[in-house]
Amino acid sequence: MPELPEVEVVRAGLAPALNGASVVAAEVRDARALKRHVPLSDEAGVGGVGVSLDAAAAAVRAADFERRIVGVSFAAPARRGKFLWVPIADGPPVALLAHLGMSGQMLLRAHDAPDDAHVRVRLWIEHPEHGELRLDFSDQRLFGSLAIDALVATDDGFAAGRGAAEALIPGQAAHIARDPLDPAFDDALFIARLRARPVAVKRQLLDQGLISGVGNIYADEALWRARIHPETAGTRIGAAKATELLAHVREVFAKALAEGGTSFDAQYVNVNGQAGYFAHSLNAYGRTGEACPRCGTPIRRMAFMNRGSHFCPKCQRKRT
DNA sequence: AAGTTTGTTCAGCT
DNA sequence: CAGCTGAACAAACT
Repeated sequence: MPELPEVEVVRAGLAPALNGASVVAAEVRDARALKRHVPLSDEAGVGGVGVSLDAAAAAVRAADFERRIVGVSFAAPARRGKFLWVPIADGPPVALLAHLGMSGQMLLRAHDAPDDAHVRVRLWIEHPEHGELRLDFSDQRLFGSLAIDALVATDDGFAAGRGAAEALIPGQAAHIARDPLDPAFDDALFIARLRARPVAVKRQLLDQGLISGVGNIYADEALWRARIHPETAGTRIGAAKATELLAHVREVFAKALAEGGTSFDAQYVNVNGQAGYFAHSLNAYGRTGEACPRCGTPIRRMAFMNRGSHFCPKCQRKRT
């Protein structure tokens, strides 16, 4: 379940190997991993983003992807929220776009390394300094995907995200808000929008159009730290409390990043296949029935937005 | 073997 | 029409 810290670990890990590398060969093993890829041949709209594919359409999509990726050179990988992309250095402004979904992994392997499980797309790359490598996109559940996507100008004119050299972002990620680790994130705007709506604060934290990069785990953790009940309406949160919440989101992100991200089982790993350690530092998420580290009250789990919400019923009272 | 997991999108409602 | 919300959907593992 990669959220911002996990995707950032992946971006940083890919950067030295991909920046300046060229793609020697490509193999799409499962076209379902190209859900977001729109072949040039049907940009007219026959098979848009996310439509399910029959065998013929899948073959067209795979062939189009392979044809367009082989021979390109990569620039530095960039990230906004949970979206990751690698600009293609030559030709018209396009990028290799990746969303890891729930179980996506980007693995850098030696050419002759054994297969990892669930490899859906493989690129053979060559870097002037680091030599030959494989970039394997592995995804057990196929909620993630790769695509070649056109870059468009950012609406505020600032660099598109972490690692981005230019104010260009993949079209499919253009509607995503900046994330709170982005220097161009507008704190005052976020706080004003959060407080303007009667919508539950947790739903707003998960709204990638308002603030990006926050998923279920870090939403629960930030709310626990800020002592806010997940169902509290945005309109009931004072300006000071909202400022505090944003600071907690940043803090929990920074801490998770420093520990290499959150891993459960083998679902999230860095580019070398290694797990992160932040799962040991979680205070609320997944700790149903265990004592709240602050007051000892058992952590409660409630169904919310079709998923689990974990919170301390004593520390995190509804309203304020 | 039915339930669980999550990010994203959208139908359908007020 | 705009804004909101519940739910559908994508798979695979227990």
